[in-house]
Amino acid sequence: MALQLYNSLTRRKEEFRPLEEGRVGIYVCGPTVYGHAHLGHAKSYVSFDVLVRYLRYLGYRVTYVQNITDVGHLTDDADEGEDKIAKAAAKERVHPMALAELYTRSFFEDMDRLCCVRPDISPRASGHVIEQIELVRTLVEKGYAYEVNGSVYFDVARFKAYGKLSGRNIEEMVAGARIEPSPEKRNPVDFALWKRAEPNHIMQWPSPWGMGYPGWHLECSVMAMKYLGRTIDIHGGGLENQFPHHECEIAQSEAANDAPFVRFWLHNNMVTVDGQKMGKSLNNFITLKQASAGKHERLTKAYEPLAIRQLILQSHYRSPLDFSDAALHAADSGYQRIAEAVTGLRRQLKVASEGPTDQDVAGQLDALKAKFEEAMNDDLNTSVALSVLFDLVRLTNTLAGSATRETLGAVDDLFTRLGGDVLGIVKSEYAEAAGGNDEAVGKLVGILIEQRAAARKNKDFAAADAARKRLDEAGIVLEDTPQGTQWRWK
RNA sequence: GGCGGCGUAGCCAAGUGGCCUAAGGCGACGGUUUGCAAAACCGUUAUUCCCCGGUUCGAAUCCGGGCGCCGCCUCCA
Repeated sequence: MALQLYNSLTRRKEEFRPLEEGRVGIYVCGPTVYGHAHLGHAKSYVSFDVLVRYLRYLGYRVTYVQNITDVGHLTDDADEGEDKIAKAAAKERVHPMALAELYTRSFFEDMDRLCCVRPDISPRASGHVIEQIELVRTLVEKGYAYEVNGSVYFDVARFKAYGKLSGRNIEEMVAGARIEPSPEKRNPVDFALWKRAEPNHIMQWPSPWGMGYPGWHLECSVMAMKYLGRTIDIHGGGLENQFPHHECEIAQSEAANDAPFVRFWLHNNMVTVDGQKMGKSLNNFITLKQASAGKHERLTKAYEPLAIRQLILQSHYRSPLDFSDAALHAADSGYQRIAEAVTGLRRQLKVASEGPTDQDVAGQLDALKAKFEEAMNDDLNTSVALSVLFDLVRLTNTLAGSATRETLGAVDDLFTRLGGDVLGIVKSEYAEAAGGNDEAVGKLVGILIEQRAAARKNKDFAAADAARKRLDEAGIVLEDTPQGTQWRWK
């Protein structure tokens, strides 16, 4: 079975075929950089990271574009609100671009830790103002937009397909509107393409309509078409952006180009924390930096970024995901189980003797690979794909000590391809004695292990157990294995 | 008020008409192993999928009603 993806536009799973044979262009709505990335960002970007990785695994040449919003995203209704970045910058008394730069770096750092592959292109909205003005000009010329007092609005009534993605119609929206219609708009559902800037507004550019700045929806249309063409294969983003953001993108792009904007719309579901929507006012807003430092009152410990990735991959990208300390803890244990199996496998691989690959194992590996691909082909069922990794863990842990280098190598290869290349949960290298790559500590623990070994040899188990207990109190766990005593941080 | 989604074991979660007397992970319990542990392995842990009706030879899966939870409709990944 070929790859099937759920297309929000048609509301069903469809076989994915790119416009151009062998190549895929994918655009994912990136962050507005006015704060550190949080668990919601993690779910969205890990989900699309796996999509990109899997497409590459399937042999596609993928161009992955993910924007950085550093201007134009308003805090409020698309007409009256302040620019989020300008607001945060004023509060911290720094230049808006300095603030954007700070959080852009923070974002990349957090995504790297989650093992998300970097996008091929990370375009900034502020670097594409010229193109945005061009698009607005085109829309005005074609009669889809109108200017009022230096601001330009999209005339939604002119675009008949408006609402096709989110399943809404204009009349209902007008009737149910909770916001005060702007006096400048012809229609309450019209949205801003270009906003007039007051003189004290820092981020502003000259345009045919005077000094101003671009509306938020515009940047994605412009950058997607600039780097991927007028019709792109896949556009991804969070479900909450389906309306109005993506609906507006479609309207602008298709009105300007007279061509379909996106073939496959993919939306990931939302994150809750302890069953509630994550929000700053609810005190359940958790950033990735807080999670990996364990510094949040909802968390009992520091969690490795990959434990967060594991939790995300355990559920489906279109299902909501509830973060809780218990859920993270469980995911962390599962993640460690995989890591330990791979570490042990590689340790064994170094000393194994050569010989033919065990055909029974090879057969099992083929079956697991097929099961994995079948799951991923079904709209990226990472939950089942991850279960294949656990099957592989069990297989690894039951391999006889006599397994050949070739057999072990074949298992390691599958771990690397499925767990590493596609899911991004298996590392290419693990620090020796997990987390203990501090040489001095390693040597000291080594000395204590030797002394304990001597005690054990003399059947002085009281001394041996005391040594183990004291190390345990210091946060170091000793494990006696057939390959000798191993240690790791608790 | 309008639109949409969800409700599966102690917890997380896949499955969406027969392969389900329901994956996988965490946890718990029993066993093997170990000087004792740890880890690992083996086994047990939902005859049942929120409730009530209906359709069907057959439903966790489809339909109707109810209850509960969540999201979008204003910025949010």
